[in-house]
Amino acid sequence: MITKKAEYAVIILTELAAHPLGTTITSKDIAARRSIPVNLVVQLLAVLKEAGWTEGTRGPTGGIRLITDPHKINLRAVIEAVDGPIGITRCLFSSKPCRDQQLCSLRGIWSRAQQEMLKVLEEATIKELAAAAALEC
Amino acid sequence: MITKKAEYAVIILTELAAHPLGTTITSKDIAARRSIPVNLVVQLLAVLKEAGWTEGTRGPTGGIRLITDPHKINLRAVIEAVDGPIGITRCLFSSKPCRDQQLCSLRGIWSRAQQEMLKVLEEATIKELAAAAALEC
DNA sequence: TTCAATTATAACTAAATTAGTTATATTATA
DNA sequence: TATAATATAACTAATTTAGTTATAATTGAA
Repeated sequence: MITKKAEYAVIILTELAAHPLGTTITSKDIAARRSIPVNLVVQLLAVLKEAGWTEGTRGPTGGIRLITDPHKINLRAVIEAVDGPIGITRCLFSSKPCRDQQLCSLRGIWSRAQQEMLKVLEEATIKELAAAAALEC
Repeated sequence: MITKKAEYAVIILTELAAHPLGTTITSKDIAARRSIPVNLVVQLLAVLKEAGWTEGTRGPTGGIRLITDPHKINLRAVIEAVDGPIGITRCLFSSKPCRDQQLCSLRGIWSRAQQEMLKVLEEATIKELAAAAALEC
């Protein structure tokens, strides 16, 4: 399953994308605006920074800012950055197909189902989400 | 995630479908042929019976048989029978959308991704799997 | 009629995962 | 130098997963 942390990461990026390019917001603000536990925001920002999407400056007046075009950040990438590789089935995590030919035709179905899901997640970007949020407010 | 138990259930049904209509196999045989712990086979057969797909007769010469056209059993149904409702995200389990409009556009994406996945799983039947297995042997 | 093979049912358990917390260090501004 | 902020790491309770254990019920055959 896609974890709540991954969902939070998407929401954090969307919040960042909703602010003018180059400006910063504090973790605390993100947490408050999106009702996410502050510590989780901080924890997830470490991952987003590692992925090269955000940057933080410390000290008072410090904060976080987006340093990647939100149009270029898709949901699959965010989920994988937080949760690791996606697999709707345990079987899809192992690189080799199972010993049994029977299981392999099953693997093919899992694989197709997952790919259809991933296609949607890859086509969805942070930019779109931020734009949709803007319209609704 | 789709659990290993759900995957086992699919495999058990496929094994049953691979035998002539009306004939029975024992749980032990299914377990041995498919390398599934016997106790798990027994446990899962209770679910498959509950769903109305299989029937068991006790005593020596007893066993399990399929009582539903395998063409009419699709993978989504099997997974849901074993694992309960499918949700790629915790958010999709709750019936109402989240308080925040922002989260709702996100929910829409999760929902679409899941639906694409489910489409594949609904179109795949036990019959097809059994047929594919027969070809490969 | 009793034994053994089978299904049926329920409760238990170790390991892993998830969501979140706690603690501490580092940096930079006023 | 105090304070507000990010950064990093370790810990924890609750849940889920995969599998085990135990026991009961049924039925065919010796």
